[in-house]
Amino acid sequence: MPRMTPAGARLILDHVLGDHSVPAAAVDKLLAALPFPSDPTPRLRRAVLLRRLAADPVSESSLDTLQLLASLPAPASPIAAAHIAVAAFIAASASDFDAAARALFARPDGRARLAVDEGGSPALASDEVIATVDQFEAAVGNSFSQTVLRGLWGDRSATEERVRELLAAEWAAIGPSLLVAAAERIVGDGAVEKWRAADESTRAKFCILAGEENTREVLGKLEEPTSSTNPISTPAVEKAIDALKTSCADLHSVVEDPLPAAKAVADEVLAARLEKGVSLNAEVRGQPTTCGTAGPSAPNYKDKGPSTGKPHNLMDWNPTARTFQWEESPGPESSESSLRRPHLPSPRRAPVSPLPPLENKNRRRRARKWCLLEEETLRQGVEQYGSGNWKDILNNNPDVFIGRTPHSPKDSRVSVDIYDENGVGGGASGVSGGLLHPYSPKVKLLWRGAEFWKESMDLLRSAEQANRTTGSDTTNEDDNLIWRRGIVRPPTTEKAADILLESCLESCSLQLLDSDAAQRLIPGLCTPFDFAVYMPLALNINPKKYLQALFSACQNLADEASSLQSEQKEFKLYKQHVDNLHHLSGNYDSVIICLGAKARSLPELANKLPLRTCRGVIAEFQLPSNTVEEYGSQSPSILSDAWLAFQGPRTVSIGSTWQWKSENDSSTVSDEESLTAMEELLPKASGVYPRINKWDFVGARAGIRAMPPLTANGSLPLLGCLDDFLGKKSNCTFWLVGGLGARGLLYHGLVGKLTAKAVISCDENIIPPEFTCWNTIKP
DNA sequence: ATAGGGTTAAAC
DNA sequence: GTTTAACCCTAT
Repeated sequence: MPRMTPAGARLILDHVLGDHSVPAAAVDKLLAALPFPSDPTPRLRRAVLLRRLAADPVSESSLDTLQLLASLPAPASPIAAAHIAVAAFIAASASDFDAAARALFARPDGRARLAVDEGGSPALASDEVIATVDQFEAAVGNSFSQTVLRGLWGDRSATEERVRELLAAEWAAIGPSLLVAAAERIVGDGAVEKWRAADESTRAKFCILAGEENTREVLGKLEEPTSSTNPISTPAVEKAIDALKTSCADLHSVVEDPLPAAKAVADEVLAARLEKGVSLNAEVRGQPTTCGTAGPSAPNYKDKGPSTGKPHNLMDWNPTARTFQWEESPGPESSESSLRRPHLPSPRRAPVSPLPPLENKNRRRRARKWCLLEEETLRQGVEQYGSGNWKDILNNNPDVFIGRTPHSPKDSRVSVDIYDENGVGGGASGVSGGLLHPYSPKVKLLWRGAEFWKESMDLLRSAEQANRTTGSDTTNEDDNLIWRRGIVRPPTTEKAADILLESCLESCSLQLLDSDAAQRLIPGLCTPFDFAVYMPLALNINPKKYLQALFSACQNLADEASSLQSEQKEFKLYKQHVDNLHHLSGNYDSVIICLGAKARSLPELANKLPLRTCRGVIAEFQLPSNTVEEYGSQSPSILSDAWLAFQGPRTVSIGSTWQWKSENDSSTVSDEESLTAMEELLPKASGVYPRINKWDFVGARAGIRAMPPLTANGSLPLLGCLDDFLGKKSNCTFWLVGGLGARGLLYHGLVGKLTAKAVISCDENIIPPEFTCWNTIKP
């Protein structure tokens, strides 16, 4: 039996695999029977990828398939959504989120990031996709972000749905096969010209392909002198297509028995011409001998068509071909066999490059409540970037605003129930932009977007004012004003406030002042809405002196202990460089890591701690020498929007600015940076202490602080034992004291005491879980 | 691109 | 049944 030529196989595969209705089982058999072409057509490539994707929609390898698909010309538009969904699912469902997310999304080599970035496929990229990639990257080591991302992307069936949507769009846009395109040329518009130009053997093949009826029609027009100006009637073309469908159905029957040589060669010749894009008639005319190779198998049709009465199809002249049942097990509709047979898609119904038919317009995203962290970060963002710059705020907090669009903050409306029907002190009715909720049974105000913070603050103040002036102290404030939800709330929860208070009591260097005491002590103090005043002793101390003091303290403690007990105690201060934790493990029972932002420089901890770095600039001011009036003798410091740490009666340090993700750990500050810092700090400082304008700026310095994640309990330091975290490898137990952020002065006493107790008793549970929960592996 | 008005429908 | 995030449309 003559063998199938590669070009013939190429044409058949192009046609059959690109037909979505041909089932996978049949395709498998066809692929097994035919040699796969070394130069598959774009349609064939696409079809193979689509079938591979359909068989395995959500996996590592489907990610490859999607990326390959994106590299083909004109991928369907849902591909970006499908690609990011698969990549995100892989990370979100991985047992080791950090490793998976890093491999996929981290700069510069993350697999999905590469595909989506500058050098990757434009079809896979969009602002939303980039945002998601950034979110995953930022979520490494951040359990909050991971939880949100798992909820958003961890659903396999939803991911599969995205892939199915892509498949549907791709199949709809795949366009006609080469065979169909050829058929269209033979019986479609301009057919008459082609037939006229064709030589005899070519025309014979046209007769076969077009079928008897169409042949008669085309030939009839050929004979009319004016026929060339009249297009072939549409019904005629439709009939031709129908005839071709029948023929192609038979063509599909080559599954087990390769197509006979005659047919193959005929197709091959035809395809070769079409493939080159060269005018069919010109080439065929130029090479009549090539057509001759098909001669033996081609019946000697006359121009008038075959002599048999029934319409011809390819089966008629190939007795060796066998039909093949596509469906192994007939389905319910199998009685309608013609529907289930492979059919030729009409080129008219499947245009080559249509717009994707179903854009996921109607799919609403799952509603997710704004959590405290998002609200707090949004509030900070408004401070930092200004209200309205939602895009900046979102883009700079990818680990917090997950699945939010730049519209969402402005769309987020906050309701406040005012139980007092008259409004609260007139403040409520005076608020602009309020809307009446259609369902509301009582007075209700809704705010949204930009002005919420200011307005809600004003409202709260006026409510308090009203309360004070009317002297209605006896009434419960909560009866008048209930904040159901919103940004206006204590900066930390009650629990966190307790911890803070405890911290202050533990830290001998701190002292909290109440509002009245502060006003008495601080000349010109404007009472802010909430503030704390503390007296730091350790601030601004030269690090070398600090270490010296620490050493002396240890010495004193040792001496004291030795004199009280018979046993001799020894304390030693080593100053040495440590490359990694392993370095220390042999010599100690326990090691407490207190490296601040530098904790990340340890290889064992790099990228594992949920810390965000933030550069801060601190400015120092002094009273001019000619100023007589000094700051109060007790020099209380002020903790407010900015903090003012007074160092005696004539010197103050003011901090701090917030430059997130800064890599600049230099303590020196350029003139430009200090100017910017001043513009940021002075308004805040003068907000509580207007007299600051009488002080002179004398210099600025900066540092990197390591900020812990903001939790429902506020920003709490990261404490606890690292054994589980590191995977215990030695007898030495490592402990962490980190993430104190700017509140080190508040927390150091408490966290030092707690950690010391825990280390000595080898019991992490001595430390409150609020401090250690960052370390627990969440399911 | 954001604001501002309003509606829809999911979640509670 | 209410509440509220998401969505829609239009003006600037």
